[in-house]
Amino acid sequence: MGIKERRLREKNNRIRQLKESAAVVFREKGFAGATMEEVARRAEVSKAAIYLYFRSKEDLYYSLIEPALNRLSQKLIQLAASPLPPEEKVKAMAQATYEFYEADPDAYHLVARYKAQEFDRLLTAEKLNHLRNLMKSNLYQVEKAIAEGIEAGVFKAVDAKLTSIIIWNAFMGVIQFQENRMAPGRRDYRRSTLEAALEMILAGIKAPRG
Amino acid sequence: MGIKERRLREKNNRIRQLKESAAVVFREKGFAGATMEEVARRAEVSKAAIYLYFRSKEDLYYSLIEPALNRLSQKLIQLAASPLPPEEKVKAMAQATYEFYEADPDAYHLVARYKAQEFDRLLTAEKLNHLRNLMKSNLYQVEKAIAEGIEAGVFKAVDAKLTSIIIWNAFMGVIQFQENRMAPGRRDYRRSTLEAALEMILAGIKAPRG
Amino acid sequence: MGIKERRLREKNNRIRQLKESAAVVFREKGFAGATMEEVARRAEVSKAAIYLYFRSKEDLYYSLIEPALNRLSQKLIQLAASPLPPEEKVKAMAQATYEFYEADPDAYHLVARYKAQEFDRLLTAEKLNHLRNLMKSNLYQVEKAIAEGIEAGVFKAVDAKLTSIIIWNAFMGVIQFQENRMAPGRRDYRRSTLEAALEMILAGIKAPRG
Amino acid sequence: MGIKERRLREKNNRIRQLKESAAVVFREKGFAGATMEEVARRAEVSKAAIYLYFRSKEDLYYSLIEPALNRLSQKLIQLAASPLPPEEKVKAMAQATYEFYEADPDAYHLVARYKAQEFDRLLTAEKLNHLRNLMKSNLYQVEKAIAEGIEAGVFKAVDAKLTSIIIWNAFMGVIQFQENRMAPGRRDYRRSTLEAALEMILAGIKAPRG
DNA sequence: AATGAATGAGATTTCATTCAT
DNA sequence: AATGAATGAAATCTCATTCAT
Repeated sequence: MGIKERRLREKNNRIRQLKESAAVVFREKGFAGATMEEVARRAEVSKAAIYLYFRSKEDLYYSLIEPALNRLSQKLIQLAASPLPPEEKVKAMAQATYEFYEADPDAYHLVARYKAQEFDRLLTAEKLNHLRNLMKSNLYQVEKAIAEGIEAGVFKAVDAKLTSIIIWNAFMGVIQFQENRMAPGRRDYRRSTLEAALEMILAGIKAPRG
Repeated sequence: MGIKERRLREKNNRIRQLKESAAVVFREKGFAGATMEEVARRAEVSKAAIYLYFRSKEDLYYSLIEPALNRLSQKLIQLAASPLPPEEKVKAMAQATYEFYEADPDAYHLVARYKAQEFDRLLTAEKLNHLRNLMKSNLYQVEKAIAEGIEAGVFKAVDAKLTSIIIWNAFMGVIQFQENRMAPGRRDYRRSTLEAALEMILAGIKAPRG
Repeated sequence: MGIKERRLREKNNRIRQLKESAAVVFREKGFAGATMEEVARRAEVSKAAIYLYFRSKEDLYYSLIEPALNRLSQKLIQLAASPLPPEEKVKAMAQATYEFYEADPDAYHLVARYKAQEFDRLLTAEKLNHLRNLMKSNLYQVEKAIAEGIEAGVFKAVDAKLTSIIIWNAFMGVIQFQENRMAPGRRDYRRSTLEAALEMILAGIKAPRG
Repeated sequence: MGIKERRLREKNNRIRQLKESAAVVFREKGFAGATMEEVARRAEVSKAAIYLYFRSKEDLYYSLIEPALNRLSQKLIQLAASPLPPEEKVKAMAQATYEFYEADPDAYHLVARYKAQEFDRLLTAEKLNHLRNLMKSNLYQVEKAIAEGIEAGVFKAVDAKLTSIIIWNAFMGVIQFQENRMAPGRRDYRRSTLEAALEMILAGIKAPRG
């Protein structure tokens, strides 16, 4: 039985290897700019080998972005349903998103840069819709938490949807900025910077204490 | 003489037409995903005609993004040097950026989505550097305004650079979001939404009134 | 105006050139065995040039087979509608088919060897159906002529459809056989052999003279 | 010893299974259009397993067509040598061909559609020649029977070779036609249709009774 | 100045075949 | 013996760029 198991393990390793390589290349070059050649080279396999596991370039891309979006989505839905007070909830969501980023920066960037338009003709309508819905859900969980806070009187009567968008985008921006700044050996301020950013935004919407 | 002038006018029209088409295509498909074929079709000229005015695809792209970035950059530098009080200055910068967007949404998006990495091997180091510097400058003008505000005691002692990034990204996010929402005939809330967003962020960093 | 006309002429020449090359290659190697590379080499153009005029390998194939089938089809329909006596009509049809073959042997072979099955997944259902109908029509015209002969009492009460199939296949077989036989400098017996073949079959179905 | 025998039996089963699958695929897609992948899938073995028994795709093809052609060839030679009267002999040959078809329709179609040209560069000259000779032999046996009939005065002085070709092709056509017509549950008229076809052709060459 | 036409280089994808286990 | 996995070579197709007119 050991043989079968080892085979399976190796296969999964290979697939993971391919996905990791692909995530890097897609991230660096974008979908159209990425080449299967480069993915293969980076994964140290032949081009043909990619097609053992993925039906096409689009499929490969989708296989990266879908689970990533899904994972984050699940986590945010779970947090949205938790009994945390609104401000804590928003912070926890930011925390979860940061952890998602930390665990797999390439997946994070794929999600963050995902551009529906580019795939209109490549992915099936169903798959495209699925991705769109996942993305919407993510924003919506944050929106709900903010709406709760407004209802509870801890946030000012801001536009919850707008605020969720601002938070999401601030997040992306900060990470991108800090990454550009980073150099080997330099201290990593990403987490603390993000916390500061969130703090700042929340400060802007917190209701004045009665 | 009239003939020469007409010729020149027509030539300039042609170039403008090409740039506009290119801006749309680059925006919709990204650099790698855009094709000269589509640019030409949209401009209603032959592919070969593009090469009368631009040396290459990269050149075409650069000729779009550089002046756009430059224009915005000039405007922000000018505002930064103005004697406006800090909060007004930041608002004026946001206003200017919005007007830049309104005047040429495609140019704005090119600037907003510009990804240096993708051009590492395509643009000359010099050109690449130039773009980077323009982008940095933009952020830096906002940063300076915020720093002034902190110095003047009207803003809390936040990280000025971080705040400028958050503002820039919130801006991008709001525009993108509102564009997705927009449908023909529907009222356009972009300007007011942006003002609300900025208000919210500024609220978060304003020093409590003594 | 001469320039435009020359251009058009050259373009049509090029397309004809390509079609002729393609017809030969498809005939020699079959659809799957044919390569665009070989078609291009034979037409003395680049592979890419083929795609200026044809969207795909399937399209190229279709563009050969459809007009060929159509031409023959029209001719047979026209003959079927003519007031010739049945036996003469069948002979005229054979004559027309032979002339079609003589005018463009490659087209003839494409039509003769056309195998619907191979294209099930490549051509659109519509195109496939169109080809099928043309093929059916061809057989049907012969069938009608035979049915007329039976009605008129000059042919025995044979199965008209079956007879048309036999004639069609005998025709194909004789041509293929004679082609294999042919060598440079040797006399060409194709036409007379075909006439003999048809005579033989007609002899088998002619009603005994009362 | 039983084990060895079982092994051998299983091996032979496997080979037969492979050949049957290959025959179907080659028939449906032609040589170039067939893929080893599909052959393997249909035989429910791995692609690699095919290479345990056949050296190459060509070898697999040859191993199908050669024995099939040989079998039919033997049978026709045997009938040609039999003391049957000419007309009966021709009928018996048709009967034998039909039985060959019935026993293994895929093999029949391989033989019927076999196109030497496609294999010019794939098979060795020797193998190619062998196939050609078998095919020629088949036609020749029919030709001889017809020639006997002419000599004996029961057939008109037709071209014996031509007649054999017509018969062979009529045969192929009728089978193809009837197969297209057939639907599950529908009566199968192939045998009777073939008999009618042969009758018709023989009627055309029978000498008028003195 | 402008374009229709062409193409070289390279992209994605397929497939017969081999190899380690 | 059998197979899952891998790959080199080649196939189809694309596209930025050039050229003759």
